[in-house]
Amino acid sequence: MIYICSMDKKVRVRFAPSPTGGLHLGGVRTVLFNYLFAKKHGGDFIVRIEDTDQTRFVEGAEAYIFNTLAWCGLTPDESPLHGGPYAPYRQSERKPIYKQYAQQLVDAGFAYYAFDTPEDLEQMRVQYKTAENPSPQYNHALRTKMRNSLTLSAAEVTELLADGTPHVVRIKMPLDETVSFTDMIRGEVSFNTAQVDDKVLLKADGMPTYHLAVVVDDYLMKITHAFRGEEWLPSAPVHILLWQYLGWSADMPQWAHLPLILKPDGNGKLSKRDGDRLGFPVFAMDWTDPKTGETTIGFKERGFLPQAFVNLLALLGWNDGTDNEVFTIEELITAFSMERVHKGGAKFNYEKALWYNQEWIKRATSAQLADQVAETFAAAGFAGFDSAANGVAGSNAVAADRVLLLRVIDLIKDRCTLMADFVTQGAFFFVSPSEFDTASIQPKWTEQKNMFFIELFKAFESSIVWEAHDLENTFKEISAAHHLKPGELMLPLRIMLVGGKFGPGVFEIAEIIGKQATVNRIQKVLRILEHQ
RNA sequence: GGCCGGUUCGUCUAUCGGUUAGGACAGCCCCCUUUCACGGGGCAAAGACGGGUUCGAUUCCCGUACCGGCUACCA
Repeated sequence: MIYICSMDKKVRVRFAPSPTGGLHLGGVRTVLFNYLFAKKHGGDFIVRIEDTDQTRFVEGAEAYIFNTLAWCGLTPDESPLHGGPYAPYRQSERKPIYKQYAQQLVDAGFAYYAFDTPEDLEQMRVQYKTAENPSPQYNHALRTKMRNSLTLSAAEVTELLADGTPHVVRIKMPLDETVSFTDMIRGEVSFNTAQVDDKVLLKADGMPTYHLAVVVDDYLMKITHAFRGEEWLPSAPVHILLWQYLGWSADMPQWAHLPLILKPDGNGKLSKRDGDRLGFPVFAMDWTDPKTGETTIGFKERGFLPQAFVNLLALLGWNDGTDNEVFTIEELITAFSMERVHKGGAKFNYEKALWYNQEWIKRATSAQLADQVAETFAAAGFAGFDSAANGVAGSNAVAADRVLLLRVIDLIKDRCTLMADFVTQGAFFFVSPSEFDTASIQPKWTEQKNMFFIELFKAFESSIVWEAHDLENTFKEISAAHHLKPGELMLPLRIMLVGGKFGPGVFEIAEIIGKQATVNRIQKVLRILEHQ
């Protein structure tokens, strides 16, 4: 399939979100596919804010979108934030532009003024509603029954306009034409114009609807490829016609309608509510609704690495035809192709998402993970991690902390799926466990074992070298002397040091936490056992 | 209801007419591991249905069923 129209045309794609709330999985994936396509073809990725609906505008949503893109590493080439030659990139700031084109369409007879009030429309829907037609359309049939410049006399229209009567501009859909286009993912798709209604192009407040704005801005911003969610497919004929009516057919972008991301259970589009209900994030980052103050968890805060997040999104509805599932962003850019995007929607599977994150943690080096792990510890209330996080230069203490942190990360990262797991898996390296799983020791605890551990901590206390394998030898010698099998003693020792039945090798742990902490923890648990 | 789109293991998917229909996640089993993981090995699991076209259909065409999207002065 050929999708570069003219050879010298630079690829330009756009992501055009409405600032109405948090950015969810589907939105970020649309960004990603746009970005991958643009970068693969050496093109530009533009972010345009579609804030034409003032009633749905939410404070902070735009900033949130840019924060999300930054976290994902999907940097726009042009946007209201990054600037660019086609500014402004916020539709609310482009208001006069749309009016001009709406006027052009009316003048050419492709659109008309409609003076119907919301009440009129409501009445129309009730009046013409039947069993066969539960949702009557403002279309070629019904427009003759409404108050618009098609039914009113020219004089009336002029007067209404002169009086400043609230009105909208609607597209005049042709009676019976076939509109077809080639979708990069779906191939040829066609519609009969009789089936689509006379969409509002310009609202009474002078703002364009999506339909007009997307066409005008895509043209003005020289967009070559327009990718969006499948939910837009039904209105594609309106957009195609608008490109024609405005005389821009030759510049119309190639379209691709992306498959939807579906609920894991049941059916339907994945929504924020599904995340709340099933206990996983749907938004990329935490989103706090400014009105309710309610915060919805994001993938970032849940402990996902941005690389993993991008990776799992890319593989939701696309693959390169091989068995490879783990890709860096660079690898995605080279491997990506719109033709390999699926037609059908994909049910989101959180288990698989977790696997991607685990995979990325495993593959990352401790140095790559260090800052984020330190942040995670700091966020969990552990003291002394802020400086490690920032890697403040100079101080030897900080350098030592960092070496320790890297060692700990190496030891535990294979056991971590989410960033928070570093805390549950590694906290005991930095602080004594607050709880000890003595219930797992108790049943088989004997005075003989008690004696063993008393001797063990004394031996540890007086040892000169503090190194894992020496500690293990000491441990084995004493257990032999007490006629105890090391196997029976390993678990108690582990619980004494880490608090539970998990973690890396006990002697490595002992080496890292040091003599004092090791001895203290053994004594502490011995005392607990004594009182039980 | 209408229009449009979709349909391979439970889930994400590979297959460009000829395969014992492959991989991954999840599940189960075994090995490794004096813990928990990682890792290694294995088991189980799929072409919605009915017609065509063809020597041969998961693959191409038609119909049916089912699922989804849209059907706002929201995007």
